[in-house]
Amino acid sequence: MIFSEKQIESIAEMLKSIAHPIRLKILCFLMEGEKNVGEIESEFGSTISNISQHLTVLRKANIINRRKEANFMYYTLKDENVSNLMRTIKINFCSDS
Amino acid sequence: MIFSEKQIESIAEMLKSIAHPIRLKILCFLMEGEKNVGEIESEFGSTISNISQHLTVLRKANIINRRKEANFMYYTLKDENVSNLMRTIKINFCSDS
DNA sequence: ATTATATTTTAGTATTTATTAAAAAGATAA
DNA sequence: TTATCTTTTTAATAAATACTAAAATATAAT
Repeated sequence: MIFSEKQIESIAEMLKSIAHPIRLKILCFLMEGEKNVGEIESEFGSTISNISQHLTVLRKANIINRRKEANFMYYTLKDENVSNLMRTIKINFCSDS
Repeated sequence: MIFSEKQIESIAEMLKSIAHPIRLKILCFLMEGEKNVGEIESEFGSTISNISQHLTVLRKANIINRRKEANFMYYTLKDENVSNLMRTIKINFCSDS
């Protein structure tokens, strides 16, 4: 085993945060670039409260960043590692590119 | 959005199956090649019953295959897509390669 | 100030998932 | 056929997660 117990726990935590239909859709959407909560909400149903809660989960798992501008919150994928992971998922598990 | 709802659901399901410390460790171990339940059990604690249940989760999520030989069950990663995903996780989220 | 807009937080309930222990099933060996 | 070994299944309880609706916060506009 190459990984430490701590590392395993944190990677599992991160994957768990991605492994939800709504959060996965949010992340796919964020691959396009920065979006605010309203934009995310209108892209696919659910309530804005629910979206916000899912964004919190992603943020606590270190998957996304947020930036405040006026009373809007703009979200982005955290870093290249996250982008790489999302791209790999897309390439390997989505029939159409 | 490029993905269909069904595709999203199934990818989320698959990621959820990976997103657990014990299952993640099992998958890392299987990157080395085929292993039976006893080998997996002795590699890291937990009971054999618990391991078996986690293996069932992974198998139902189409992440691993199994093969019977005498009264041993041998498990492997399902395909290249799964290997690619595991490799990406390893490269991007494990400090030491 | 008051109202409106955008987002987050809290609280409650329902659902899902994990863990443990015991029982069962299947294959081999004595 | 009885015993043994490997693995799976079942059942019960505990713990984590998800969803809804309501309340709260913060900024902007009137």
